[in-house]
Amino acid sequence: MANTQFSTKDRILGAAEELFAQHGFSGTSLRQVTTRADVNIAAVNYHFGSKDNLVTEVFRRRMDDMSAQRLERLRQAQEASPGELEPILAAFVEPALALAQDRNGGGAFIRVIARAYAEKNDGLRKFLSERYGHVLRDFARAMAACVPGLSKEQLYWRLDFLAGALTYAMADFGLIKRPTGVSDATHRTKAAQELIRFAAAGFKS
Amino acid sequence: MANTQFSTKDRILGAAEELFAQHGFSGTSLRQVTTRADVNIAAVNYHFGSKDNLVTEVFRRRMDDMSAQRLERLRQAQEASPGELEPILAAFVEPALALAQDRNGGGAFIRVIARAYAEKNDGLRKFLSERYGHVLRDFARAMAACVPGLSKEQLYWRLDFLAGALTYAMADFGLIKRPTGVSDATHRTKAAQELIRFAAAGFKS
DNA sequence: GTCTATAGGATGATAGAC
DNA sequence: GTCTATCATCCTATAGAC
Repeated sequence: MANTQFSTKDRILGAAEELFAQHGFSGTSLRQVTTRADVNIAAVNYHFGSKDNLVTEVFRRRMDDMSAQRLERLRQAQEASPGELEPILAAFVEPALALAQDRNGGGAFIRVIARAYAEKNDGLRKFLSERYGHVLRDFARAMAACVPGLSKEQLYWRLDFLAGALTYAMADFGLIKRPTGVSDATHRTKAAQELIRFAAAGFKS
Repeated sequence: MANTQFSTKDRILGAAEELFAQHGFSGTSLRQVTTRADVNIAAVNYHFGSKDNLVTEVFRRRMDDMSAQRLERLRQAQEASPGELEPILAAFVEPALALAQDRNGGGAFIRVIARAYAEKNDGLRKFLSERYGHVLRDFARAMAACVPGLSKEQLYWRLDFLAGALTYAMADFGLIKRPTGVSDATHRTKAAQELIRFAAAGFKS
């Protein structure tokens, strides 16, 4: 093993993640991936079997971690301040923010998530909902306890609004131009704070 | 001209829209487009010059109309009920809803919009912001008058949250499953109402 | 595990006949 | 305006040497 810090497999995953975020799944070729990862073109098929498998692996690596963080933060929030909505929203928003801030390619990953939502008919979407649906259901339950009187349908809509706004903001798609002199990290942190406040008011309405 | 109801150009645009929504821009080949439109492969380059031009044309066809509707509804809202926030939000949300409901393929276009922000196609993004940025600025101005005390930055963030939630909800990405027995139209109309309420509270916070 | 080489096919775009 | 035919390029995936 020439590089002990990052294995060939990890380098491929990192390069793929960045390129997927930038050019999409089908917009990224395995040649681009292997060139950036500085590995041989054949290594992808050796380690992952196919391009599709590489796509789901890129996903799993980040989402498993983010979902675990969200659930842990949710648990903490319910323990420390039961009945309060804002900490629950923060438990949902901030792990996504942290991922977006991550120097090690995580920032790109938020856009990969956005892309996955759009991938309506693909197996990727099914994979996501099967593997991570329980996280959203846990959040829905916790929020219901804070905002009694909402129908289940209303609750789910609002969670969807939150997820949509979060994805959009973290993917940096909007009109908001980062003011010059403000770091990317500061800018996104601000966005997260604003979103928590915005959503808290929305949920309580 | 064999088909007088839909020109070759329109058939290409319609087929491209559906396929872009389903597979993304780079995931869709011109061959797929021309096969579905039942026109010759060379017709795309004849009518549009390039694939990139086709992409922007797909946008222009729907967005010009939706933006005009938004601005007209905004004007009406400001005239009929000055200082009220909800009618302004409705002026923003409901034209998107109408498009999503449109029998003539408009529904797919909402998903194309979602694709656009996932794909981070810089050329497309520039085109959109240059051509439709003024619409959002007009809305920001109108909202500022309803919710004094917000910084420009806060206002823009909130508009972004609204746009993100709207796209996500109209594209039907969320966990919300349409209850059986409820029509697609009713379901989305409900979503729009809920979003207006949610966002109104958020903006006023 | 990593490489070279290549098979086998799809892609965007164009030239030129009608 | 519409067609066929084709170019040059790129793609994923694999076979086989080291």
